[in-house]
Order: sequence, then C-alpha cells, then structure tokens
Amino acid sequence: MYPTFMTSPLKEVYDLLYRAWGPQHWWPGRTRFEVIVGAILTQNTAWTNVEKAIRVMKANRALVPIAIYKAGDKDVASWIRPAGYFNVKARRLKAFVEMLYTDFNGDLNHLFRLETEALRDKLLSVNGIGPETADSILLYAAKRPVFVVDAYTMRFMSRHGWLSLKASYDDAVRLMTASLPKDVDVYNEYHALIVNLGKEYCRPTPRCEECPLKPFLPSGRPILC
DNA sequence: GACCAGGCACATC
DNA sequence: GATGTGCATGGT
Repeated sequence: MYPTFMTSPLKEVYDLLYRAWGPQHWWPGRTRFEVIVGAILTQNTAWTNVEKAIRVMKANRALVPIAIYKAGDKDVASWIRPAGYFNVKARRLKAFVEMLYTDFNGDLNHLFRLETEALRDKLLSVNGIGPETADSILLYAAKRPVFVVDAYTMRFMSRHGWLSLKASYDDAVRLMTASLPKDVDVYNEYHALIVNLGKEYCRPTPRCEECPLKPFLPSGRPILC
C-alpha cells in the first residue's frame, strides 16, 4: 500500500494494523452523493444506524441531490430517523444540496472541480459540515489527499502519548501526516484502520490485551488508561 | 438502565 | 478562546 521506508511510529502503526486486518474497503457507499450523505448521518452516530437510514432513503429513491432538494424537512427527517438527531441532520442534508443548487446548478461534478482548499472552504461554509465531515467528503468522495481525524484518532494518539489531550483537530492532522506520504490510498486506509481500532480496542474502556498496537504500549498498557 | 457511537452549532463566560 | 449543552436512535 505504501513504500517500506518506515522510520516513524505512525508508519509502523499503519503497518501493524494493515497486516492485522488488511484493506478496509472504505467508503462503504456506491456513489459520491451516498458518501456525502453518510458523512453527515454518521456524525456522533454508529454506522449501523446510518445503514438503516440509507436503506430507507434508497427505498424512497431519495439518495440523489434532487430528491433532497425537493423534499421538505419533515420528509427527510422521517427517512433518516434511525440515524438519530434526525431533525438536525435533515436540515444539514438540505443545507448541503441548497448550496449545491445555488452555487453549482445541482451538479456534483461542478462542485468537485474546485481546488482542494477552495472545496474544503465551500464545504465548511455549509451549516452542519465541520472539519471531520468536510475532510471525509474530500477524501472519500472527492479523492483528495486529506487526512481525516476523528474521535478515535484523538483518543488513540493521546493514549499513546503522541498527542496532548488539549490538541486541536489541526494539530492531529499535522502530526498524522508529517511522516506519511501524501497519498489518497494511504490516508483512506489509515483512517479506516484507526476507526476499526477504535471500535474494537480503543473504546472509552479500552481492551488493550489483544490490541494489535500492544507493542507500542509502555509497560504493556496505554499511558492514560 | 447506563453508556456509547466515524460531530456540530450555539450560548455563555 | 475555552467550556457546556442540545440534538436522538439503536446496540451492548
């Protein structure tokens, strides 16, 4: 997946996780718009709940921008109910497609012609799209080399002593990318592997005994657990 | 029943 | 700038 000039712990972490679990095949969405919808619906929400919501949207032929654009907030909220925060997220989906129609004639190809920085700024200008959601869209829908940091990333980095608990999102991005090749496939796989790590072993109550990263734990346990 | 999940906006200090 | 709060369903 990436060349073998491994000199930093974070490269070795990638290698350990990749050897343990192999490719994660992210993002689990067929179209770019489905990736965008998933990125908004999964905010602070388990992916299994997002899958249910996406199934309902597909059944209602609502997984295209025009359907969200024409639908009322109440209808959108009813489709995405299983994903939680459905009133908030309905407004966020509407806000995204309203930006898409107002500025790009409803055409994702048009939106995605923007350079990465301009595209990120445009995404962040939408109410309900913050740094992680924007970067997920950039990486997994627009295929830009942008590293996605999430709660799992912050947790595992701080527990291993690589990041302060007070570190910002941008601090985490800088640290993660400093020693990695700027490569869409590497960023794609790494973020997905970290999420799997978080789900399986690096929960608020950690399960370090069987963690693939055990070799990195000082005294066999994380610093802050 | 408590805790957690692939955040974000907004109010308040 | 930092901290607290609301948003809500579904799995463990």
